[in-house]
Amino acid sequence: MSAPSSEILIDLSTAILRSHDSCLQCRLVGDEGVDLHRLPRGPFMPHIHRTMETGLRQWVSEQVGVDLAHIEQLYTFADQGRHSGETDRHVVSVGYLALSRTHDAADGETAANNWGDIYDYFPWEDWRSDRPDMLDAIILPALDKWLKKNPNQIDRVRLAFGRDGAQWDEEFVLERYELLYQAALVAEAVHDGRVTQPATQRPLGTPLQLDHRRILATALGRLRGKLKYRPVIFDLMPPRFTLRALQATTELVMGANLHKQNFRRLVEKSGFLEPTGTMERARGRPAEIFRIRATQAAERPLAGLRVSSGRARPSKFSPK
Amino acid sequence: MSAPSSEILIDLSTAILRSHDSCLQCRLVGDEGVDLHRLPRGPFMPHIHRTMETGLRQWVSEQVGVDLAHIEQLYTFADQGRHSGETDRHVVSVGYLALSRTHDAADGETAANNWGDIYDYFPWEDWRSDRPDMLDAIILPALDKWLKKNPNQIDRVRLAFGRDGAQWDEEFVLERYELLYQAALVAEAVHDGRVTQPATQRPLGTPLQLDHRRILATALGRLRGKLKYRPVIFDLMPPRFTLRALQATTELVMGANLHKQNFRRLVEKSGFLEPTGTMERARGRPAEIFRIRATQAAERPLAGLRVSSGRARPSKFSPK
DNA sequence: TCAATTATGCTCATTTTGAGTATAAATGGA
DNA sequence: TCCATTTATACTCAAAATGAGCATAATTGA
Repeated sequence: MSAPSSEILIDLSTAILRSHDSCLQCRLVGDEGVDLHRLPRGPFMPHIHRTMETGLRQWVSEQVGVDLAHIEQLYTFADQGRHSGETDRHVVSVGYLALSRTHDAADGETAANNWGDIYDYFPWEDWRSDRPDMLDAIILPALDKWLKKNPNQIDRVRLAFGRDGAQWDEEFVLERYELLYQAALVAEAVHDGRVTQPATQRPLGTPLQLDHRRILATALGRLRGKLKYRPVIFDLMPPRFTLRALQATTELVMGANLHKQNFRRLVEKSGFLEPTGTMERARGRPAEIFRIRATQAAERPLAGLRVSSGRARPSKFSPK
Repeated sequence: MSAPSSEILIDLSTAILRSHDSCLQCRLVGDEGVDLHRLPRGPFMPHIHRTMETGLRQWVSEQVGVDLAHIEQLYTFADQGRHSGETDRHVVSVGYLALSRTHDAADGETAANNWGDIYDYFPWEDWRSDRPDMLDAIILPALDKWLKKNPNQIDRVRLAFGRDGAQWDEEFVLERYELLYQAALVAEAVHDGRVTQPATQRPLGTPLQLDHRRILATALGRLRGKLKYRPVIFDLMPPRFTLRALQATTELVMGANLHKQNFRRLVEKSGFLEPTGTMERARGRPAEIFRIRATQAAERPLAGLRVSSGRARPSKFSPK
């Protein structure tokens, strides 16, 4: 490796999400001979790419060939130390969120080069079947230990992890990941040379290359927030779908269960959908199939679905 | 000027806002011999600046010496053409929003190097004393003319400017500015060489250097949105203030009038404030002076003020 | 002392939300 | 065929939030 140069390299990385097989999936790339997966990425080349989005589209198209229904810039990260030994140039990382409706396998897909369940990377974020055990069993005790050496961080932990009367806010995905990183509870902290040993026997979640899990955390947090005020959820849906499917996708993103009847009411009132007249036949009573209403109505309110969480387990355990 | 290089220069620009003299002000810098004002800015120098925020703080401190209560990254712009002839390097512009409680003049302040009223730059965004006349008198007719040549843009205009049943959304500041830019209704379109003549006799609002008005538009839009779900408004307030002052600042940011009694109810319920016991004596009945409650409560809900607009003119014109 | 002004307290109808109960329409064995 | 099971859909109801306004309180200045 040569001496550090003062040149700046802008790296474009994209978290592409889709809803598939009852999972919120992210498109990952497996490089030969490299353990960790990564997001589709590539340098921004201003002579070739008119805008960064142009560049990103090119890299996505070359590396994973996925159709994107929605693209949105997330954040530009420029702190040192998260691109350990990658290049001699200073890397500034611009992260993007993209949503896809793709369901068929694209050209490049192999066992190692494929979609991954986002909650493998953030298992503590999935509250659909209740508050994850690992929070009380592993994470909070480990953070408490870390807080002994960093007592000034207590408020950050309280806020991010909803302790002492604070509410768990599902949007704080990045804040939680960053705390776990600083407390050396995720493997990236070791890769980046912050510490030599992880703070627990077993680092939390599946790591990714470079700062890609941080970008993924930003993506999930942003998507969870955006759902509430813009109709982006539809960019994860196929052309026609049942309300059940829409709710399932919303729950995947939010990492929480929703109250079925109220969700239906919400969606119906929003006017985003129109019935197709056809029915889906599956287990129980057939469900009506809907489609997204034409632009006019679909964009008018530009509101999202103010999802409010329901109970994890509906009727089964309710008192008679 | 030398031949274009492939090197990338990252420019950090900061829109610093404060509430002062019944105006929402932005700190601007006047360069000698240059007509247009600009935001405090400077290049990101990775060898010197550990993070971009470090760099930005340095430039702000050197150029305007303002204390910042809140900093937040807005967006990274990399499209060509908005940094006309500035340098031979490709400029990527990272915009930041900062809020300040400063009220005293800092060292560098002169007549030309000072704070400016944000609504001088976006007069169409200030609806406090009613819907701005210029919208129907100038902007919409001019956009209609532009739409004749660009009919596919009609939905963007409808959404951004709230036409045909669409609601005016105060958050769409950037979307509106970008439309005006593309339609050559603002002076920057001429500077950047998109057109040789503005599309109206008199370009709209006061222009700024480079893409700084775009960054300012992003800042205002982001702030307006954020107010609704995070308690950032307090970063524009002095240590103690009346509810009236808090409402006035909120109205400045939102560019709309609020219902006084309901605003009071909202703020009281939020629990962010506590009374100091002291009173402010001015024209009418003295107002209680509040302060922001200590972190514990102030950050607990982490909710903002769900401001809802009131009528522009309260009781005067109401029926007896 | 009174008009004007501003702050604060309360009411009230409407909407929205959260949490159910009830019913409908399928499937797949017994 | 009948029925338990499953899922969808319809409706109810209380609580909370919202939007709009009336009423009253405490000042200042003429």
